[in-house]
Amino acid sequence: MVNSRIIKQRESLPIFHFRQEIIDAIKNENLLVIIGETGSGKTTQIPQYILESFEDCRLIGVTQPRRIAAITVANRVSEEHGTRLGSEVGYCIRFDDCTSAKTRLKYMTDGVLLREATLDPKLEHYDVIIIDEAHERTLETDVLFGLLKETHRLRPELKILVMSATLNVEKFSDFFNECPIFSIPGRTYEVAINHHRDAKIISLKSTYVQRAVDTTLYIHTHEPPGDILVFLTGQNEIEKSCRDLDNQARELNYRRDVQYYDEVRNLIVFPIYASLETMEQKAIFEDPPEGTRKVVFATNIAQTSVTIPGINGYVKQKSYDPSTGMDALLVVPISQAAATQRAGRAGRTAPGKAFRLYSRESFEQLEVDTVPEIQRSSLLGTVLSLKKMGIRDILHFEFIDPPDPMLVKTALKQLFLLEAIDEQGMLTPLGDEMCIFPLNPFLSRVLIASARQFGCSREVSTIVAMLSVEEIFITPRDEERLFEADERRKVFYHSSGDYMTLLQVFEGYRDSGYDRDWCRDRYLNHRALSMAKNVRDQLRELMERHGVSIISCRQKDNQDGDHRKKRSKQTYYETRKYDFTKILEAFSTSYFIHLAKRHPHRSVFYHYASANIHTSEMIDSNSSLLALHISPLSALHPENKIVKVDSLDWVIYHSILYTSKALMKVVSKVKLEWIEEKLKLFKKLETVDLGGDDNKKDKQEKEVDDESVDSIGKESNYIDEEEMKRKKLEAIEAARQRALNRRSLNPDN
DNA sequence: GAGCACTGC
Repeated sequence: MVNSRIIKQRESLPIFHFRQEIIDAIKNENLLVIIGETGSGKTTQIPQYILESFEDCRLIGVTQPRRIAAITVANRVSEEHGTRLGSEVGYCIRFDDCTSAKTRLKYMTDGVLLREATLDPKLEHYDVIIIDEAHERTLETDVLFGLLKETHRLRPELKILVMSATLNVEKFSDFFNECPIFSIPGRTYEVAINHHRDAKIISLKSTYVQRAVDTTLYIHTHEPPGDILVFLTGQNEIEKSCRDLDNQARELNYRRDVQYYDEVRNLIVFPIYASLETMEQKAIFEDPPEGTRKVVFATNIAQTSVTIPGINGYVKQKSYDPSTGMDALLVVPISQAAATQRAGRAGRTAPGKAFRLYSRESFEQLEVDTVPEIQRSSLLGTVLSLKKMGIRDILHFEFIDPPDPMLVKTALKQLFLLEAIDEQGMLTPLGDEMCIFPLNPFLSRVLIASARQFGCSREVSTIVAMLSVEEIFITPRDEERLFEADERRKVFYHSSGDYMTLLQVFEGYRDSGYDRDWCRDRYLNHRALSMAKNVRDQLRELMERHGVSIISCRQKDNQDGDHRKKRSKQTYYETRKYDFTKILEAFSTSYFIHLAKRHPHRSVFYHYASANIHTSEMIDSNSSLLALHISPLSALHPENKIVKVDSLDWVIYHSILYTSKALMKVVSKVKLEWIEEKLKLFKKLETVDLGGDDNKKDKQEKEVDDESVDSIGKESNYIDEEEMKRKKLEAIEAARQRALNRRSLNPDN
């Protein structure tokens, strides 16, 4: 069944020369690190070698950071293995389990294995676990490392392989009891790297978009044929660069301006970023006409996820990478490792060149490695999972790179506020139930409350699904369509705010028969909505299976036919009568943590008690660090005139987006009386020990922070507009600095 | 009053 062509292909891979050595190493060692460059064939071949030479091996699990990788690799391997996908070789990702009782080799996302480990920490079904692409250091892989070390103690016979592309793998080996490292020589092409003569990375901040375009044009006019890939940080920059380059390239006189005008006669520019329509994403894979140079402006998506064929010649290298703090998305310099990886994209199919917009000196000053995700994420869900697995002392859990204890403590405190853990830090029955759902714990809590207390879990499961997917509303780039999108969106706005708005969007989508064109006409992201439908279905299935009842708060007096007729009116959607108070009360059970109060005379809001929940002083003094604004996409934004600003006293928000100011995304009007009781939990926080260290240090840090705090109570603070503006900027900068500082914290000190 | 990199259960 396996034809000779496939056998030849497999034998021509560089890794094939080491087949027997690899098999021997795996036979002899139960902990092993394997290092091999992308393209060495380790992901597809090593699991097959094991399958072929360990006959009594029941099941091999191989993790990948991305869904698409798990699917494509499993496809490839099942073909090489000569079996149907899903029989002996299969894959398992969320919403798509393509395995069977026969499956012996299972590719999966690291998140899937992590969830399996939550239910069975010993991973009894498996004889071999392979953590692939370990160098990417996703949050999930890092947690798996800690768990697997424990599993190794419980089940020393389980074979654990860590596969990585980085040269810096001693860390993995050291972590796993100084286990041996097996190195596979790679096959990549030479990449010549050009640095800018003197540009400091720090000085690029404001000008790098312009410089990127200039450099691209220079390369186009001075270098031989070959495509160009440019790394930028976001959608805005990419769209602007595309426009600018396109305009400038139009003015070129090829015979006069372009050195290789015989071979380079035209230029075609593409953007690529994740939120781009799938069709537009595909465009970059097409071959350009003869003599046309292809330029792609990309986000990080091109660094790891997408290999663009034909980008084999000339690559320009960009200098910034976004990185998240707790809530904020920050633009920060990339690490040396990431810069090298980016440059490596130029050598995938032929020799290439990389142009860095910064000097060699600047390169050497960059952080050597990217800070692992676990040290710059909210650990709320992670800590809940670990608690569920019975790990009590989270602060001393064996992480390969321990997160800042502050992150762990914050997570514990939030879990206490959500009533998922008790005063001793033990998982409560409610916390145990929250683990049923693959959701952020805030949303799990809301979903359970909507079923148990408020009788609206049918609607809440829909809203929760909508909140679990990417941005629903599309914002076009050109002004005319932007205006149109703003207008179309208004149909969905609900006077109580955005949770209800999201429900109305989904119901419209459902009524359309889940129609793609319906979405396009209304500037709604079809990919996001269809994902939301998937998530909603999965949630309801889990609810049914675990006895969480699905109850609707829809009032029955309204017949479907009635509001169909009113479709053209702006008020159409609000004719559906829900007892939406119930829905908002359900959301308040978690989001009282994100309660904000409006300034008495302005349309800005202040955290009541969210960002700094490690002290409750701010509740008493009614003060906060940051002025919060309502996002322009929100139904409650003053310009939308859905609701009068002075009728908004208290709101809850879903998340904060830091731009030039702090924006609240997904905002809803609430009544304080729904929340007052819950606020007492903040008081209680002060008296409990959840397993964190002493709070002394935090208190000191807090006092320093508080010097820039505004107090809502003191009217005089708001008189000087300039002063306000300055303080606002300072507060944003302070939040930014705190997030940046976490990057360099050494938890051992 | 003007927008968020990328994953994943």
